[in-house]
Amino acid sequence: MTENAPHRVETSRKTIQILDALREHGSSSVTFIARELEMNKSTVHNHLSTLEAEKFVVRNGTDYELSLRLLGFGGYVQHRHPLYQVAKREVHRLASQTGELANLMVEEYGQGVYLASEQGEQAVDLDIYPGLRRPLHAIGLGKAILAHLPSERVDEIVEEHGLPAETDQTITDRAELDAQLATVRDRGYAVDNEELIRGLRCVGAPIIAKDGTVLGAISVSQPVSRTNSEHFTDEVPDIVQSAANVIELHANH
Amino acid sequence: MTENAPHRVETSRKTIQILDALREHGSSSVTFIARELEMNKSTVHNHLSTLEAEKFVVRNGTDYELSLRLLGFGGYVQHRHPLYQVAKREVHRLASQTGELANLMVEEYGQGVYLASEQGEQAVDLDIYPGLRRPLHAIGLGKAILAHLPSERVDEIVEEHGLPAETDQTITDRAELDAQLATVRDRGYAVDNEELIRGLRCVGAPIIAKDGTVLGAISVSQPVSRTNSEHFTDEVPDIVQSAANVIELHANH
DNA sequence: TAGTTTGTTCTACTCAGTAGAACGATTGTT
DNA sequence: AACAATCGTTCTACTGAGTAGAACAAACTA
Repeated sequence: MTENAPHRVETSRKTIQILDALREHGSSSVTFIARELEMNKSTVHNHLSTLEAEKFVVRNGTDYELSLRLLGFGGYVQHRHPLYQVAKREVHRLASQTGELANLMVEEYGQGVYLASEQGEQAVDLDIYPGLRRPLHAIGLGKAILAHLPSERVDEIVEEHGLPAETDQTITDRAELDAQLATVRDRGYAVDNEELIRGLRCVGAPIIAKDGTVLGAISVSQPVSRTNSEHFTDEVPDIVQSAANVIELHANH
Repeated sequence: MTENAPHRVETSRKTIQILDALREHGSSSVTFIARELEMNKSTVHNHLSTLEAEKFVVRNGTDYELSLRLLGFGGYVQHRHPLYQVAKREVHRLASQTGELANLMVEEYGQGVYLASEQGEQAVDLDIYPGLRRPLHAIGLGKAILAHLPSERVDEIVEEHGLPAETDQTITDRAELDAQLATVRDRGYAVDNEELIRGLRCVGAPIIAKDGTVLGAISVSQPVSRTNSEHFTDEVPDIVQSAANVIELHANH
């Protein structure tokens, strides 16, 4: 707390670390978290009983887990997000129209954050939920967003997060990424061929405000087995793009 | 920190108060929160910059607001909730089958917490979102749950939260509540006639585990204007109850 | 331009968070 | 059954960190 990291509350930071650990490991005991975070047992105990009194965590016998109170915060943030409000219905429609998995994403802190996720009748069952963060370069949604961010911002993001390989199809080369982003700008949508998850393909379209800034992206994800017809290469991009256009109209009043 | 409220971390509690204030008031400034919570300006500033560094809040110029990181926690809690996992699809189906608003609720800390909320094609647009808390006695969902809680637990809940009137139709009398809960147990579902919101009626059915404990409830809400036909009095309760039964089957493996 | 009100920085004080040892309670082992 | 090990919890003392208040600069108002 001397020079260049001024005025931070170390105690609150510890509480947040504990919440993070509970999220990462699920239901956990005092001792487990203490070992995990290299804190003293009594310290962790004090924090956890505070969190319990504040109803942020709930105990099951000897273990603690995150409570529904956090869902309240999350639901609130989602509910009042301006893009979610205008895009919610389109995500829903996209899922039921295609029968597949429809997602809505925005960028925050250089990462892609799912704002909504809706499964159609035959949709794959992925572990995607609102608030989940994924690297932008490895998904169709993310590339749709990156393609319309200012290039300095893309530089910053790549510098901060790199281009880690999620599968053997992930783009890991900066030049290759730039080339693909140019293609995305040309044809208006992005494609992701098993770049995040093996066996999964996505088509994502950017949602752009009238001043040219990108608000987010919307996508359809389907298993490779259902992407061989021309339905995937022709119709799906059209459907996704028109959903994006409808959202753009709503967003611009 | 002397006798009977031992080992609480006061500093973390302050951070939580600030998060609560941001949720209650939306985007707020340092001075506003300091006044609101009767804290010193510099204290609030320290906490907020810590929260910003931890990405729990985001600043818009001079104001701070809750960030999408909290959505991550909320989405995680929802996603891993055992009832949500088995009930999600039924809520979805209920919404599209009836075209109305379908909700899923559980009890926590004596309050009703929405776990899922899905709008059908013609559904009313209420400010309901996952994590929102509502008094159990004033809604169909809540009465369906209360009817199957142990009576001592109902006593506790009424004692802690009372029976506040949300509209002029809300049950405010304990004997009246007990009578209605008996009816709910008899016929298997609960009805709410504008008891939370004027103009809105709900039908809620309890979801009961094989050991008899109530896991939650599922409901359909519609505007009074669409509840005059016998469709509402006959079919809707059947549909809701069968959705509850399907969930019970999934919940019991 | 003068007067407010904002967010932020700084400093000193003291209170509260922390570590570590010790306590029962519980579990698993021999 | 008695033991050892590990759990959560309580206690105490120390000191480091959170807090309040004054002072700062920047933005806005009249």
